[in-house]
Amino acid sequence: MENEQVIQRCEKLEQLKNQGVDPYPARYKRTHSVADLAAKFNGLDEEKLRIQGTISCAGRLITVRGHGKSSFAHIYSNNHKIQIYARLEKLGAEKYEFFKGLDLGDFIGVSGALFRTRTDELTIDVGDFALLSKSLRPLPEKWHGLKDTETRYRQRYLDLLANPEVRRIFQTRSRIVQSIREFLNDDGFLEVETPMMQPIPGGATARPFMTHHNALDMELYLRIAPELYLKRLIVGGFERVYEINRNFRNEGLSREHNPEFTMLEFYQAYADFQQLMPITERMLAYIAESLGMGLKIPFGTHTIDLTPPWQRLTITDAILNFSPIKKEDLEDLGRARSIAEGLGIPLTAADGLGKVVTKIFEQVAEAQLIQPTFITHFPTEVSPLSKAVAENPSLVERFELFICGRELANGFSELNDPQEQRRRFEAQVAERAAGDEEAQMMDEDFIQALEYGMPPTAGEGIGIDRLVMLFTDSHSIREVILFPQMRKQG
RNA sequence: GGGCCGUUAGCUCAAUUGGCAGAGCAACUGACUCUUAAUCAGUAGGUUAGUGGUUCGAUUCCACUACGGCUCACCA
Repeated sequence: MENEQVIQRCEKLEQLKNQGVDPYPARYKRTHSVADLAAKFNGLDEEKLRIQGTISCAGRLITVRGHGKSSFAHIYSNNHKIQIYARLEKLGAEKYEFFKGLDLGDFIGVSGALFRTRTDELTIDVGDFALLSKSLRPLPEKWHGLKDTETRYRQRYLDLLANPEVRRIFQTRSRIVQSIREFLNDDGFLEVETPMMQPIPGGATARPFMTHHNALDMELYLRIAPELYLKRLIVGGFERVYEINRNFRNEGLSREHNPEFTMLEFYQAYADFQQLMPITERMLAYIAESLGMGLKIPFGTHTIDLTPPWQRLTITDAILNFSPIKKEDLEDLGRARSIAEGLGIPLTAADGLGKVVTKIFEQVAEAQLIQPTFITHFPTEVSPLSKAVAENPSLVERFELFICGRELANGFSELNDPQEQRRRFEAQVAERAAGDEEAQMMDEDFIQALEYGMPPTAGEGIGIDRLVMLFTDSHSIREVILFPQMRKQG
C-alpha cells in the first residue's frame, strides 16, 4: 500500500521532528493572502515594490525549479499562485538546505521583499520561510491532471487540486444556489427547514430509506420530499416558503440519479400552476444572468435558449406531436394499453389510463424535449397531491419542465380539499397493497392540517443537481455532486 | 439487475502474432544563482485489479470475482 515516495516523505518528517522542527505548527502570521499580492502589487513597478518592504504569505508548494544555489517555486492558495525565489546567499546554508528538502504539496509560509523577474513576474525574494504542514503523499501530476474517474470521485480533493475546471463547476453550483435564494428572498419567500427524518415519507412517488430511532423506538424514513411539511407551513400562515435541501430515494444510480440529491421546493399561496411557469422562466433567466452567461447556453451539441416564454404543450399534445399515435388511442384504456405494449413499455395489471398515458409520454416524447418545454395537464391518477382541472377531473393543474430531454421541474396547483386528498391517498394505499412499492402512504396528520384550511396555493420543485448540470454543461450528475455515492471499495 | 467497455509505476499513458513490462512527469543522487512543463547526467520504482484455467511461455487468450464507465430497465 505504501509506495516508495510515501516512505521517503515519512522519513523526512521524522528527520524534521528530530531537528526540532514542528511540521504542523498551529499558526503563521501572514501579511497578505496570495490573491492579495496579485491584486495589490501586480501593477506596480520595481521602484514601488521596493518601498513595500517585507511581506509574508502562505500556500501550498506546487512547483520547484532548482538551480543549485537558488530555486524558483510557486506556492498556491485559494485559486491563486505566486512565484517565490529562494537563494542560498539570502537564506544561509542551513535554511537553504531545508528549503531544498521540501516536497511538492507541502504548505509553507514565506516572508521577504517583492520584486520582478526578467520576465516581469511578481516574485517574493524569500528572506525566511516556515513549514506549515508536511505533505506525505505525492499529488497528481501537474499537467496531465487527474483523469481516472474513480479516483476523481472517491478522492474529490485530488480532483479539485488537479483540475481547475472541476473547481469552477462547484463554484458555479454555489453561485446558482445563491442566485435562487436571492431571487426568492427578493420576492418575499421565507427559507425554512423541514424534517429530513419523517415517520411517513410523502410528497413523491419513490422508495424511501429506512432508519430507526433508538430512544423513541420508532421507525423513521429519510425524506423523499419536503412537500407535505411545506404545505403545513402554508396552513400555518407562511404564505411564501421555500426549502433547498437534500432528498433521499432508495433507487438505482445512474448518470442522472444519485440516492441523495438536492431539491428546491417553493410554495406560494394565492397562486396557481399557470403563474408558476413565468416565475420559473424568470428564475432561470436570473440565474443565467448572475452567471454572466446570457440566455443561450451551450449543452453538448445543443444550444439551449432560455428566452421566455418557453413552449407549453399538454401531455396529450406532446404524445401526438412526437408519435403517430392518435388522440382516440389515448382516451380508451384498452387501446392505450395495446399501444404501450406495442412500444415495449412494461405495464402492470393495475395501471389505469392515466398511468399508461404518462408512460407513453415518457417513452415517445421526453427525450425529444431539448429546448425548455412545459408539459401540462398530467393525469390525476399519477398526481395524488395536485388539484384537478375543474372541467375535467381526470386531469390536474400541473406541469413538468423538460430541458435536454430531462425533467427539471414539477409544479402544480396544490390540492387543498382535505376530503379529496383523503380519497387520493386511499387510492395510493390501494396501489401499494396491489404491489406498487412507490405508491404513497396515508398521512392522517397532513390531512388534518388541510382540514384546518389551506389557501389556494401553487408549489414547485426544481432539481438543483440537474439545474447545475444544465448550466455547467455537465453530462453526469456525479460531476456536480462533490461526493457522489460510490460502491464500497473491494 | 442485464448488455458492452475498461483496470499496467504515485499521476498520465505505451507494450507488434502469446515471447526479457516501457516512456514522460513525480521520486532519489549529482551539476547548475532569473527559472516557470527549467535544463543536463545518473539511479531506483511493477503481485500488469484479484483468483483460477489454457500454454513451453500470459499484460495479451478463457472463466469467475471486485471496482469503475457507458447503456438498458427503475426513477427525479
